Amino acid sequence: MPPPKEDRTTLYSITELADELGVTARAIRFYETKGLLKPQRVGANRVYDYRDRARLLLILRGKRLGFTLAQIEEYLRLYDADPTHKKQLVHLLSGARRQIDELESQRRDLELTLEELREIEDQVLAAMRAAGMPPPPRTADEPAE
Amino acid sequence: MPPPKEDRTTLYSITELADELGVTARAIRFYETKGLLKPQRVGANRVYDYRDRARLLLILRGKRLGFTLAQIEEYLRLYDADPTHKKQLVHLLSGARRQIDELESQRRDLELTLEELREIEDQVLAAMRAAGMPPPPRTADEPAE
DNA sequence: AAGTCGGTTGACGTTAACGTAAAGCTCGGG
DNA sequence: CCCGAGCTTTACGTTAACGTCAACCGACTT
Repeated sequence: MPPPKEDRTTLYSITELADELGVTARAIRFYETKGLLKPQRVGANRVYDYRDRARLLLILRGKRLGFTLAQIEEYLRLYDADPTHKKQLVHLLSGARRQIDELESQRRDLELTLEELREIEDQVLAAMRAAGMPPPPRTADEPAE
Repeated sequence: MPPPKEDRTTLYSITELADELGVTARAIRFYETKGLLKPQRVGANRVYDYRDRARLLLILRGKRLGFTLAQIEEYLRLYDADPTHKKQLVHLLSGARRQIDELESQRRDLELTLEELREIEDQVLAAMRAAGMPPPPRTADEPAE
């Protein structure tokens, strides 16, 4: 079998990670100052393992969803909380449920917006047919503004 | 029949609208400077009709989805574009489709995150059962941090 | 030895999206 | 006539999330 594209043993420098995930090294360092990442050090240099990488992926996904770094930090705390620590179970549960509720509310907003956009798309297509224009294919990227 | 809670004839002052929608008057004026709203004027005072109100609702929904005001402006342009203007139909269509693609990608991110959070919730519930704790009800708001 | 490459820590700059006064109309009431 | 309520514009302050240097260091390469 071919070697796995990425296992849990390979390590990354900051620029490797930055290039791969399409962010700047500055941003990654910034997330660290915010407590979202704590990579190992070799001398002064940062070294990231697969866990750090996974966390960074979660951070970026959170950003795409429009969350602030503070909210993402909350999520990460849930994500790697210790479920054997009985004392925190109740608080942990309510935290998770709060985020679930928030995301489901956001999903409703998203569905609404999608419906409206599809309606616009349909109206435009109808208008084009009415104007005798051919229905353009899905893959049409505009000639760039 | 009882009078309709809000028809398309009633007008609003800026603070009425702000209070109703839970934003500040400053924010509403700011959106106007960004070209997202253009209310009528009576003297120097702004007066908002039901269309302005609808636009503001769209703006706020866009914000909840994490969009910038520039992105929201794009959406609003699609929203009240004139489908009889043949010249713009192609551009309009591709714009709508771009936003649809973007939102669908965001929805995938959102579903992923929701799945993970539900998994966490399940694990916590399992841990609580294993610890002999009673499963707390859905409506449990924490005693506040 | 000198240079280059990849990384480091400050420190200051920037953009978006408002918040927060400050100072000035305007209009109905006392 | 003066007042306060509600609105206006203008201007400066603030926060988040980085961007952009500058100056430095250690490991190689030439």
